[in-house]
This record gives sequence, structure tokens and C-alpha cells, in this order.
Amino acid sequence: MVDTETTATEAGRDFIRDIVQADLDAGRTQSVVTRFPPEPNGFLHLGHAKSICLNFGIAREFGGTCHLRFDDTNPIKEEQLFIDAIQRDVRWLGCDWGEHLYYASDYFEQLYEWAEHLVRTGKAYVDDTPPDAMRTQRGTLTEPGQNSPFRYRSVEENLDLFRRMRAGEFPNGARVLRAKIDMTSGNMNLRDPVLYRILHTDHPRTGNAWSIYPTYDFAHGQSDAIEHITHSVCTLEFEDHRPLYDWLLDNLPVPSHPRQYEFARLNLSYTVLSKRHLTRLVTDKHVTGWDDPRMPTIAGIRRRGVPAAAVREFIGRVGVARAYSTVDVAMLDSAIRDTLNPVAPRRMAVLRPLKLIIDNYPEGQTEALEARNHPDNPEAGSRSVTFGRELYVEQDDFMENPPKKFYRLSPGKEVRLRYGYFVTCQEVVKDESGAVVALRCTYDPASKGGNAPDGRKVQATLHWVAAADAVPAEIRLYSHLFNRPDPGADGDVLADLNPDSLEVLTGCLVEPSLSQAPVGEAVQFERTGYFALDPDSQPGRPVFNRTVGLRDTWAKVQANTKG
RNA sequence: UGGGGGAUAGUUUAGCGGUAAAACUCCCGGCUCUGACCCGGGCAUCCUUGGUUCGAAUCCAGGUCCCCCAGCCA
Repeated sequence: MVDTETTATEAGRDFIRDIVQADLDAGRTQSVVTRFPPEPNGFLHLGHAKSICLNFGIAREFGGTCHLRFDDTNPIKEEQLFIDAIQRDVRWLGCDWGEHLYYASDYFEQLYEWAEHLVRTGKAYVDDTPPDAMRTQRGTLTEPGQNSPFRYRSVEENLDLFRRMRAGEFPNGARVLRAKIDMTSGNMNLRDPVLYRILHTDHPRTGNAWSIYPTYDFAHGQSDAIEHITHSVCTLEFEDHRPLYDWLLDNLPVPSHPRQYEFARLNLSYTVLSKRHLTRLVTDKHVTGWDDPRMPTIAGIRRRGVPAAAVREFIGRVGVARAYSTVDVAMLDSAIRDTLNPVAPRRMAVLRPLKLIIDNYPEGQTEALEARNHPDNPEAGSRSVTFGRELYVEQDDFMENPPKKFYRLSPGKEVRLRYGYFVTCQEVVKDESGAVVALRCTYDPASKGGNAPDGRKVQATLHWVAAADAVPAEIRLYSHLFNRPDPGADGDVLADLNPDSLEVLTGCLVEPSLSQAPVGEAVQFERTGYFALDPDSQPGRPVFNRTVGLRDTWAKVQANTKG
């Protein structure tokens, strides 16, 4: 595991933290309590990471606590599998809820009692109106709704009906419990919202104990109140629910009245951050699972090799505001590189091998060369790499007819083999079809270690592996899951899937030290990118995922000259 | 003439009446045993119109555009 510690980075300032600070200063809040409240109906993604970092971050920065609470009020979509995965992911992000693990279902009995309280005070009623008719009665965005004929039932009848709903006497959908607020309100959420529905479904935690379940609106605020949450932070789409959140707390004998604040959810270019769409990708097998490295899920990016610290760094850079926005995925890549660069060990791996033969190097001879594990950190130490007569370099590092700005190998050109010697390309070996199969070179024995005694320079330094001990590997290259920055903007998200988001390279050769790499921990393949061992690896047959590529100025130069 | 929100560089965010800041991207250049990292430099009529003011991204008034809400989902 990479760095699960919560770094003591400087707390970013935003409007929510300003509110918390002001509440603390004014004495309105004694001790801050926040919560992260996922519904266990899928895996966590980068959007949740923003909420997690915000809620746990605020608690940590202001000396408060943050609860993990599962909003498990809809058993139709929820599973234990997701409850487990969510805890694993939150922990991996470096967040600790301590003893404060809760479930909305812990409060089902209390919520039920409060529902009866509303009935007794004439503020809730049982409605037999079928869903279709209820929708009609609710009116439209511009027209007020009509009162349900069942709105005028007596308290006694409502109580009796509601108890029988709980007892399981009625089928799904037969009746609901509704709050009696205002069918003419401009806010649709106040047009007598449903508080309880009949659901004869087993719940992952309460089994078949209940045949009615509270809605989000009836569960969330009260759960916050029970836990004495001080600042209930959620995303902008719940803004319209705040009046209902407050109405319920004002009309119930709750132990506290938390305040809800909303921020803009995270959107990322070239991907989707909506559980609905991500679930679709998984169930329709457009990806291998929730942890497919192309997925924007926590499990996916972790498998890709992204350290938790990089996610936190990214979330910190993105900030928290109320303006709708879509963050450029390049910002994520940059945060990953910046996190990995100072710590990732350097290794050499050739993704698309091209044989290089050094004619003047003694046949059968090999020698050990010292290679630094990190260019800027001597404490990272060094390792030994084998040099020999036959090596492999990257196909991209050779061009028979190079353009002017091409610094790498070409006929007659001298370059440096990293940690090794200067070599000069003398001859290009081709097969019958004319394809380049090998390079015959000569080396300068005096340049051992990488520098020529006469001080002459080379334009390029190439990474390489020795034929004698290179280990074959599979390397998986990932690019954007979607081929446009705003998937689904034309209606169909799946139509925007990038068919080339996964490229599997099978003939790769990596230096032997890489066969002992720990799973999931990114190393830098010099000049190529950051890579992490995938759990699919077999003994002697490593599989690497590209976490993120290095910035590639040469690729840009090429692209620009072509264009 | 339903309700609720939002508009600052290509992208995110800061700025809270004193003359636009940071990160990312992009472009130019330097350095380099990774064309990486690093180091210079460049890139904004602050949605718009008018008003208040010595002074407005910030205050006021009108307009424009964008987002959310009509689940017995969350």
C-alpha cells in the first residue's frame, strides 16, 4: 500500500471552511462534526473522493470528528459487497472514522417513531393514491399541485393505516406516508413529499424486519440530528431539499438541528462520475469491473497505481465552490506525476523492443553496471544492471530517416545508453519485407558509466535492457475511457466510449529487478511513465499497468509538425 | 410573471471598494546521463448594460446565458 497517512498539508480555504470557522468563532459550534454518507449501491469514485476529503478534512483541520454513515434506505439497490468496498476505499484514502461507523438503518426504529409523531400532530398522512395519479396531482413546474383526497384522513385512521403498513399488510406501492406541507409550493419537494414507502424487500442489514422504508428526505436530516452533525455538507442538487430538511427538523423532537451546505460536485473531462453510468459500464461489461484501471473509481485508480496522496493532492488543487464546472483530467495526471516523481523508484523497461547488437563488444561477455534508483535522491541507493553484447532498445528510439529535431538513434549517430556506454549505429538489419529487425552498433569502451573522457556530448540518452537477463512482461496502456471531454453530451454516453482505451503490449522486456515489484506500487520506467504491477501477474510473467505517462515534449513536437 | 442556484484566462480556483493572483493546459526559451524533473518568459475587454464612487471583479438596478427540481432514487 502506498501512503495511507493523512498528510498535514496546508488546509485549502473555501466557503464551507469559512462558514465552519465563523461558527466556531461565534460560538455557534462547540466542536465540529461532519459525515460522509454514501449509499451502498456501487463503488466510490473521484466525485466521492471530493466529498470524503472535504468532510474528513474539515474534521481534521478543526479538531472535530467525521462519521462514516451508510445511507441505506433503499434495499432494492444496496448490497453488503458495496458496504465493504466503500469502507476499504475510504480507509485507503487515508480517512479514519474511528468508532463512528453508522447506518441510517440503525435509526429505523427511531425514524418510525418520529413518523408516528408527525401523524399524531397532523403533519403527515397515509395516501392511497396510485403513483400515476400522484404525479398528476403534484402539478408541474409552473402549475401548483392539487391536494390528495386522502389528505383529510383523521389522525386515528392515519395511525392505524401506517401501523398496518409497517406490519406488512399491504402490497408494494399500495400506500405511502406523506408529509402535509403545501401542494402549491414553488418548491416541488414541499408538495407533500413521500416519507415512507412499502417495500417487501430484504435489507442487507435489517433483513426482513421491515416492510416499509423511509425515503432519503425522511432519513437524512434526522440521522444527521441523531449524530449531532454540525455541518451537513452535500452537493448542489440537494439545495432544493434544504427547506424540507429544515421543515422535518423543525417539526420533530430531534436532539439537534444541523445545517446543510451545498457545493458543486466534481466533473472530470473524458470520463463520467455518475454511479448510474458507471454501474452500466460494469454490468454491460464495457470494462472488466469496478476496479478496471480505466474506471474513475477509487478501486480503479488504485489498481492503476495512483497513490492515495495523489488523489488528495488533486482534490486539494480542484478546490470547493458553488460554480458548476468540469475539471480537465490533465490536472489529475499532473497531480499523480507530482506525487510520484519524488518517490517512485526508477527502472528500465522496453515496451516495444528492437534488438541492438554491439559488434565490438566481446562475444559472451557481460558486466554489471550501477544504476541509480532515483536521480535526485541518493538515499534511494542504486542497483546493478547487466550490460552485454545484445541489448534491446525502444523501437521509437530509432529512425532510419530522422527529421531535423530527432535526437535519438539513426544510422551513423551516437547516443548514450543510460548508465552504460556511448554507442553508434553502424548498420540497419532488415528482414525480407524491409522491416527493421536489428541495429548493428559499435561502442566506445572509454565511455563506461556514461561519459566520454574527451568530453564529447550526445543528444540523447536511451533506456535499454540486456538480452541476457531481461524479463518478458505484459504491459497495459490506458487512455481516456471516452473519446470526448463531455461524454453523453449528444445523448448517449455509451456511444462516446473510446474503443482504444486499452492497449495491451505483450512482447515487453523489463529489467530483472522488476519481477519483485510489489503489486499496486508505482515505479517509473525511465523516459516512459509510471507503472504498477497488476494483480493479474503470474510468477515470472509480470503484468504492468501504466499509471500515467511522463510528459512527452517530443510527441508534441511531432504532432505539431505533422499537423 | 413556478422555485432554487451559478457566471473571473483554454480548465479549475483566489480575490469580500484601491487598480486581477495561483495551479493545470498551451506557446517560446534555458538546463539535463530521463526530450522527465527543474528554471525563465508569454497567454483575462472579470457575462452584459447602466448607476453609485476619487476609485467597482467586488456595491445597486435591469438584461443575457447556463445548471438543478415534476422518483413511492439518493
